[in-house]
Amino acid sequence: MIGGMEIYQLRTFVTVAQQGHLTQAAELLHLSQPAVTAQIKALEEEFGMPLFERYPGGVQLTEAGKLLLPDAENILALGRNLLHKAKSLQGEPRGKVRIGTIGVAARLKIGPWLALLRQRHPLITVETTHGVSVSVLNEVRKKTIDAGFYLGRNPYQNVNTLPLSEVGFCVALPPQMAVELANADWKVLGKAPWLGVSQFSSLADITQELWRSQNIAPLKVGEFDEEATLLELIKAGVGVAVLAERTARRYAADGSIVLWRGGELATRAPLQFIYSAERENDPVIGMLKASLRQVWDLP
Amino acid sequence: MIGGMEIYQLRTFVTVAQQGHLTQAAELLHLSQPAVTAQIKALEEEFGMPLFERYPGGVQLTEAGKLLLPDAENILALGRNLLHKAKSLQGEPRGKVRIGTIGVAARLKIGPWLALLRQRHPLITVETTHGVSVSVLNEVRKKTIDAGFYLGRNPYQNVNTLPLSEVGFCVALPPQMAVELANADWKVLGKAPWLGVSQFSSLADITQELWRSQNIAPLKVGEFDEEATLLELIKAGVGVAVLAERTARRYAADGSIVLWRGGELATRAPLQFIYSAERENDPVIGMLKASLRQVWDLP
DNA sequence: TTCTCCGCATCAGAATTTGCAATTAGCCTT
DNA sequence: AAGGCTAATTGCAAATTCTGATGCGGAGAA
Repeated sequence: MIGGMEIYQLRTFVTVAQQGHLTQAAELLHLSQPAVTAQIKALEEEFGMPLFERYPGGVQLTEAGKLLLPDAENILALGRNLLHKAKSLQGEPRGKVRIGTIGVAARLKIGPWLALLRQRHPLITVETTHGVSVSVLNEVRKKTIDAGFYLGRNPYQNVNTLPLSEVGFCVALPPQMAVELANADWKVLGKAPWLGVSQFSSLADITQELWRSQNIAPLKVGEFDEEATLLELIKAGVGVAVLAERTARRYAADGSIVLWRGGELATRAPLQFIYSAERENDPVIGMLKASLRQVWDLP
Repeated sequence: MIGGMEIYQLRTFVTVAQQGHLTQAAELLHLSQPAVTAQIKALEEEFGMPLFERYPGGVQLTEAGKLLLPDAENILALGRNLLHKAKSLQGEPRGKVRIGTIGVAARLKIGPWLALLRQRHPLITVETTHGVSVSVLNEVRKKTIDAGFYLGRNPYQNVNTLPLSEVGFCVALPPQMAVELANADWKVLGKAPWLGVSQFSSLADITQELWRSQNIAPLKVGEFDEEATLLELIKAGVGVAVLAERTARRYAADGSIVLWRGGELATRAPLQFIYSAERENDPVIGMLKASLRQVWDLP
């Protein structure tokens, strides 16, 4: 006997209100007229007041009915909205995606990317693991992550890539060495003390390849894995090192370090998005790539 | 099989979401656990996607569930709101009230009054009939209207009154007669030509009584029932007449008419709210009086 | 007036839905 | 391996909702 107000009753209420006839409302709702009568009656009992005045020839809203009708309509609208939202979510890809990140998050445009991803694919959840290029590569190969970022060239055959941008690298000198090295050639530069880079840092491969290509094998002063640490050691005059162009120029501006040949690029490396080659046609990977292309303004 | 989404299902959805357990939700809802399972299942089928992930030890919202939950909560909130509004309307007096109005609507403060009435008693509908004091009195006595406004004193024994304000009346003179009559006494004034007032106008009784009390019986020039007509005739120099103070002063300001003795009140009459004495204790009448008192700033 | 039509209310029975108790199944902890 | 926790399933009982038939009352037409 004690049954709460339900949506189907509100729908009947609204339909009767706009038709002015129980019979016509019943037809519209694919119901029998007694069913409509009963639903209206139930609502009137629930509300403790009549919603319609019965006239021969139809019904008409009471003042109370007029006041309550808009609320009922709102509920119905919200209900339709909810169902519509559910329907639009039906086709959406869903699942958890693990992404390996490296270096400075801002350089990966990871904020805008995830925002766009969330907006376009609300059912996808992203989990990030921070590391360095090598570890990201390994995890992509082992499939413990779905994709990631990589700084360097041609990582591996069974890993596909989407190049995002080129990062330039400069050689940074301590102010004390500026006079003798600022415009030196590679041969001279090779004789100076260099700050070694841990193999776990993105810079390791870059530096290694640079040395090999210039055919030098400098003296290594320790091994470090943080760009910030390198920076401090350069400032302190311990040795020279390779830095990302953006970082280098920022600190060169106030004179705390000096750039070799005024900041001429020593080498470049592509920043790439990498994923297992087997998943080239995976819709989730396609989704990730599409939104990355948009964020990075790629074709 | 094809059953629409219903409020009780949404309530279960929300409860399960905030409890994290079907069992606990069932307890809160005074339902059995299978019932909750079935309702969630029905919703998931309706939405075409799972709302919860089942874990040993409880359930957790899926991403889709998280997105749809706020909408469900909104619907429930609106539903509660609707029921609450209905409950607050339950005790409200309802019905149609017929009110007789007279003269200028603004002078009765009818706008503010009906606005207040509508705000405080939303189920009351008001119907107004415009007329003159005498007809309003008759209709109140015949009970074809529930109450009305009356300009004058002590209308009738079986009619109760609520005095609202005093309206003052001036004698208005044509500019041509100003020199000889502006400060004349009643005796001289009684010799001037007066504009007669139709017995259906509020001014009729007022004028009649004024003449009687001053013991004069002037020459009547026609009989008119609109204040606006009187005004034109005064301007045209046809005769003198009694006008409501506010009207008189407004037109005296630009010199188109002149006020006897600078606007000294010739007489006053109460503006009253009248209703059948038998309904003194009728709650509807009490309601009307209460809101009138508030609008007119009466005790 | 009398008749007919139209629309709502009522009722009994049928169909559907909802709910419950008992049980099963899966996972975790001990 | 056993016990405890939670959700899913199943069969059956209860409640509800729906329908078709019927009754009632007012409005309009003959």
